Amino acid sequence: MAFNTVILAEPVFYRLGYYHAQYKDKTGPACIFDLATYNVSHCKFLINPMAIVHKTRTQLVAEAIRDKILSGEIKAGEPLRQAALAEELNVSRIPVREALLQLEAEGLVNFEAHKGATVTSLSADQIDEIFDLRALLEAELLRHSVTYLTNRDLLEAEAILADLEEAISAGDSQLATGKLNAEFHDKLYSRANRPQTRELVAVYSKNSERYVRMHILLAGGINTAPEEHRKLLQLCRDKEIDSACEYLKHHILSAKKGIKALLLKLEEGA
Amino acid sequence: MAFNTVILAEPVFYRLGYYHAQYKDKTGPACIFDLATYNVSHCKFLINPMAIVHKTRTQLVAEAIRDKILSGEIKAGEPLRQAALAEELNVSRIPVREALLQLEAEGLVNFEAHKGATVTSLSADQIDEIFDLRALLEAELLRHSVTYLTNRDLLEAEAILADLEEAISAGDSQLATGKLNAEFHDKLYSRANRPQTRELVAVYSKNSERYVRMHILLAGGINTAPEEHRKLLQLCRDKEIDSACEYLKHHILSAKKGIKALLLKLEEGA
DNA sequence: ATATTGATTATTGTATACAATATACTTATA
DNA sequence: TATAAGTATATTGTATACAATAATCAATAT
Repeated sequence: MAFNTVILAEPVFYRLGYYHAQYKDKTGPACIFDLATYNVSHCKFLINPMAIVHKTRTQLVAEAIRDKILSGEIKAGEPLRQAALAEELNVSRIPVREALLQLEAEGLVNFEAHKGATVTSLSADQIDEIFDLRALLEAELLRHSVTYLTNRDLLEAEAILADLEEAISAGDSQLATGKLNAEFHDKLYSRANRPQTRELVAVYSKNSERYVRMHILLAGGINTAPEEHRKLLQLCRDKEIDSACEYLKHHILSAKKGIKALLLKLEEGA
Repeated sequence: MAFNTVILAEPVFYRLGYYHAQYKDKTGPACIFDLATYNVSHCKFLINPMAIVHKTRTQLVAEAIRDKILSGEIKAGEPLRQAALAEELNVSRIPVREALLQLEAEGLVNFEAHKGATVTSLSADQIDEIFDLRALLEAELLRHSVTYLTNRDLLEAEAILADLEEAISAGDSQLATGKLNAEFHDKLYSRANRPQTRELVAVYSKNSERYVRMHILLAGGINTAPEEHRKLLQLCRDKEIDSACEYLKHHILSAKKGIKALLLKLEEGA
């Protein structure tokens, strides 16, 4: 279970405890909660730095399946049987179906009526298009953000970069690097005040992460040179807006090349 | 019921008829089908220009609710009660929930756990961002499409434009114009070979259509001058790629201005 | 009065059961 | 043997029933 989840055996906070205990005798006592913002409207006193919200089964299932896909545990093209997933995750098929619908919206899954869901497998053409989109959108985000990036932002970005470089040299290239890479980029966009664009970019980058990872695995290492990130950061520091955006585009499109080439080779093989 | 739907009282095509009749005695005889591609794998003889596929309740419900939202029958901010919708559409809550999830993916609905779904209401800021995105994405689409637009494409675009102008002067500004406008734009992008980008643009333009319509209503008429479309078309004819893209951006952003101003005024009022 | 608690109700979330569809398999028929 | 038709099975789609949460209202205590 990702994030700060905690299992409450009995009421912890004031009103929440009441709600939780309301039918305690009828149901099992343990519920899974997630530390975040709890928002029962008339319980203002619960709003605090460590308030609580619980997740629906649907959300938990969506996370579980998403992890399976992104980690490669379920491979592209494989079918996702509702009954099997339901049993494995110990829920009914309803939340599984709803989770699959969400994942479809994220582009991770294809859902065809009466045929079921399969993990999307991106063709070389699709990867090509997605990376073009990312280049376009991310450059736009950066353009709106650079001016407002504070020193602190830049330092934080640098810190992430350091972590990233360490992760790469440490060789745990599988999961950590992808996350850190996304974090670094997002930090640079953080002052753009373009929430929907950011969300969109997040979806696309998450969706292409699978392929980046595959490429790392099969090509035997990270393809984007770490100095590219350094240079991008420097351009942002210098507030060289146009250069930074151009360089970012170049950075994204050069990452595309290797992955696309690999996919084309695999497509020929198949 | 939109599209080419047809109600089959009894089997029509060979195998389909069999499938349909399989449990005919148990169930009511009438089913709603949609003329499209019917894809039962081993029934090749059914594949033809007028093959058949039926829609799930979820899909029908999604269409119904989408219509209600886009037509303004349900206004922004209003809650969508699952039970009420289910009863009205004569289905159970399950397909309603699934339809709402789909609509959330389209950005038409907000779905909060335990609180239910509400029709999204876009702030002036959000409209601003969405139109910026559209300008960016549509210009990109046009750039990839212009070169490959055939004479026939351009003539078809012109025909749509004629319909659009007629619809405007006829005063049925409510529904038809929005659809024709989208069709015209999409025709210009049709040779871009960028399916995902096109899909994205379609979602955004559908989502902002409500506000365009509202603007038309409250401002008392179409704001974008028809000659803008004519000029854009001419630039495409002349294969003036850069000019066409720039002009398209300008066209979209100028449409934004009026709508955003209106929203800002409404926000102040509230 | 106000803040807290308990009870009630409306609404959403999910398990279960069954209906409908797609596919695989078997049989019939030319 | 190939093609079509019937049967069985796996899987998805949806209705119903119930569980859990949120919102409302009444009661209590400070």
